[in-house]
Amino acid sequence: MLSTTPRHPNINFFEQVVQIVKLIPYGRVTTYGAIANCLGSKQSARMVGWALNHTHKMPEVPAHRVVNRQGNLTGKHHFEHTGSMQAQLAVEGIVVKDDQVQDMRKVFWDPEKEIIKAPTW
DNA sequence: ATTCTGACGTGGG
DNA sequence: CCCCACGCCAGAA
Repeated sequence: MLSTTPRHPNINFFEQVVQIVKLIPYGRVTTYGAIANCLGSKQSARMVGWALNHTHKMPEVPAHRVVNRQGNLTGKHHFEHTGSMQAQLAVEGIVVKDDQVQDMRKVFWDPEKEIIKAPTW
């Protein structure tokens, strides 16, 4: 098989990212890497960002609760108004200083630990 | 077809 | 602390 093999589109990946993000509790945040890791593609954190970029028209997807490993609001420029990401987090009681979530240790929600994976059958 | 750029993360110097 | 290379892979140029 050559590299041009038409692998089936990763609609699945996208859907799974959406699923997880929708599960992030109010007032908590998670990271791109944590989500990727939860999906079994630990090194595909960038793809998580790619997926989130396609959720702009999905109000049910709290994309503002996804930050990078350091708690940095790296995706803020992709929201309607600059600062809106921080604003939404603030509403939930998450403190952001210098585009960085404070107390990551406390507000971090790890999908791997919280999600009970369904049996494979 | 090839190159480059990301809403990333890890590892090495 | 800073800088860089790599792996990941979709899209744009």
